[in-house]
Amino acid sequence: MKIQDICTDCTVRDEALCGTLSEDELWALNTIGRRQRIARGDTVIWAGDTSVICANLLSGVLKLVAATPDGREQIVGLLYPADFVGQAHAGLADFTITALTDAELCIFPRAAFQRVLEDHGRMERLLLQRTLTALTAARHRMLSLARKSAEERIADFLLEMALRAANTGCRATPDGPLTFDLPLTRGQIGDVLGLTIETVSRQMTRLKAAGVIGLPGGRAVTISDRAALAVCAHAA
Amino acid sequence: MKIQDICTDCTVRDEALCGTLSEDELWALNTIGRRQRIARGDTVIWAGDTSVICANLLSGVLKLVAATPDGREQIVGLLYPADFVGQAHAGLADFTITALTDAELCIFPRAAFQRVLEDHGRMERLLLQRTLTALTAARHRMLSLARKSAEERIADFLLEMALRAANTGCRATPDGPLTFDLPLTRGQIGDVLGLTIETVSRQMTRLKAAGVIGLPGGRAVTISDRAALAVCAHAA
DNA sequence: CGCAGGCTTGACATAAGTCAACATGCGTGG
DNA sequence: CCACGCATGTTGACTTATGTCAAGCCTGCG
Repeated sequence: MKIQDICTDCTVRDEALCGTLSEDELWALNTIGRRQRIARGDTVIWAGDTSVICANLLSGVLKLVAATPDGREQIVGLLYPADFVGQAHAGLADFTITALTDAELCIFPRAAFQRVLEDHGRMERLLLQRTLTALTAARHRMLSLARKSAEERIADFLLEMALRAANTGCRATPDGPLTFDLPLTRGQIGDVLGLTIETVSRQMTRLKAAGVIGLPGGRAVTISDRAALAVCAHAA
Repeated sequence: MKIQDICTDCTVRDEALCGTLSEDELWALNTIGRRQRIARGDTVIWAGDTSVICANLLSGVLKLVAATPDGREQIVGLLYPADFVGQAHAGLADFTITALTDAELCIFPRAAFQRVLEDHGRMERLLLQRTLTALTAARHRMLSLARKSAEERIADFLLEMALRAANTGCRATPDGPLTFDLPLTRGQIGDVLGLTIETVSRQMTRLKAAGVIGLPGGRAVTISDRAALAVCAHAA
């Protein structure tokens, strides 16, 4: 496979870890990577498995799930295009990773990937940077899960999703109403926020009734009054 | 200052990041590090500050605190001896770091520390490793905070502290009763577990009444029946 | 058309929070 | 050495946010 076939047309080329590599360096990864499509609902990694994938997410959204032995679940992370999937170094997988939408991965054999990582300090540094970002995000979410009300969590979540939607093309007036589709069902939002589907539903209706957001139907949300939503996010 | 003065007698020499360095390499860090004592209650880093410390923790316990604007607090991490404190790379501090006990730091100017880090890939890799471990721990705690009952969280916490106590000298029969002192007040345990001080207190008394643990007084705890405690941790 | 998955809404249960009183234990200074 | 005072911890009565259970409603798809 030629480099053009794999990397040049890569949709996440600039944002992914490989973005740090020059054309030449890219060859190293290119020769070992292969693309793979996965369907919505497919599990990429099972918690506890030893053989762990090493990949970049090209498209779609994945969830990282922690679960108790008796089946309670918590989504502890979401992976979006250009995010790194799996573990660079060997070991048991800590969490189950499942596709929330159809998705596409660029998979690398771990040994080879590790070697590239070691040869390119810049790339390793970027991986560290990302891990630190994820750690900070996880810790902020700990605060939400432990101390914030359902309304605050929902408002936080909607603002975060709105930000992501705004960054992903979908241009709109900066402060004006913004409409976008959530990539998650109500149940999955509950799994992210540590709430039940009923509580999510009720709070969304409340926000709608308060005129802060609109729910045009389907998975769409309209942020009618971002300032008001921000207020909800910090004192509910 | 000679290397003997700073590193040879270092109590965390083997476990800290510097443990990866040879005697020679150590010089690089040694010449730039300085020890500093801090008192219980002192804050080392304020969330939002720009000038951020870069240090190894030599002794004592620090807490990493996330807070809402209206004052609700959550401890999102604890730092023990040999742990790295602060941020290797510049930027605003994400969380406030405060000493829970008197403590001692080995502080490095960031620029110099970063240089050492870049020159020693092994050390950087170790930092990545630690960050990943912290990320996994944070995510497991997200599950606890979001989905576990107060009793489960307390049991989890006690088992974790017991493990730490066992590893920190304090030898005892592997499965027999183990007694140790918690480095945290009830209130701080609440801050870690996302509970109130009253709930912590009540659950501890319940576990004691159930004969699973003993509370000899002060901050001491005795794990009388580790198996039973583990059961509490997974189904309450 | 009719089913299935997702969503909404309601009535009710409950774990944990809040408020308040009291106990304990530790350190300081008389 | 004792006594006082403050920080910490315990316990109780009551409140409340959120979970649970249950019924019914959309909406898109076969």
